[in-house]
Amino acid sequence: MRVATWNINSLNARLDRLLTWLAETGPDVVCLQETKCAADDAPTDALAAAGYETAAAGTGRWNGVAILSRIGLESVAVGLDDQPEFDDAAEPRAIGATCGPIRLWSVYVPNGRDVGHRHYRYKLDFLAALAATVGPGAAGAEPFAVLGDFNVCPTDDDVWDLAEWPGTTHVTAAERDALAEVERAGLTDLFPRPLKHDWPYTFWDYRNLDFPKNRGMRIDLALANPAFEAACTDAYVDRNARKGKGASDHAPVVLDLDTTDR
DNA sequence: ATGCCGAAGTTACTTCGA
Repeated sequence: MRVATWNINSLNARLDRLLTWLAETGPDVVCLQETKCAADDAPTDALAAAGYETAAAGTGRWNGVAILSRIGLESVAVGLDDQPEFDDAAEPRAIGATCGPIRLWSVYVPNGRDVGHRHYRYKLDFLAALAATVGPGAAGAEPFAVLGDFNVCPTDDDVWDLAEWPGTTHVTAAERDALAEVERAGLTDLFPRPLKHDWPYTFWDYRNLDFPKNRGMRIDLALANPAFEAACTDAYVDRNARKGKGASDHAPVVLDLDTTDR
């Protein structure tokens, strides 16, 4: 089976591209982030026509997460245990579901904005809540993974030029420690292969020719428990989906699994 | 070639993203 995660930067604005990509790539399950639409405005009919059920959480303007599946979509959970709020609102940044033999979370970790900003504290608190929420699933015998836009570069190699990010978010020790705490729940970062160049970046800013110049960051991750990792036969970043007019600024991460013994 | 930012709500401009 094939699983993917993609920060799509508006589900409705990207719908035609998504449908084309689904037909070409054939994932069984897709975790989406930054859907930027209310749950009621999700294009569920068009996705159903393409063979996918949709579970979505969103409020309309920013954020928003969803899971698409053509192999079943059950036990949907919205939000983390004790998820922190921002401006007194519980933002739609996490949704979980069981799809066939696997359980997944699609997460959109807060950006953080600037070190010391209250959004940065919110980001660290969100990652702590994520670690606590996924602990039982990570420790279970069934394949389990947390996929999404973590807004953290796990290592210095995961940003095209660290010197371009002096004292900024995404690369601080505190953020990496908070990400490591999620992994300490029993999850491994499934490192994907790039389709071109030497590093699997997943995000390139729209500005400054960053994509053609390959000035990217690896911030979209798939964290898997041992059963999921054992089933994984391939992982790659589909940078082709970042090309052309009307692309998201993120590329999908695609994972292939062999679950025939389950 | 992959090409100089894009989306959405608050419909002219602001806010957000990383």
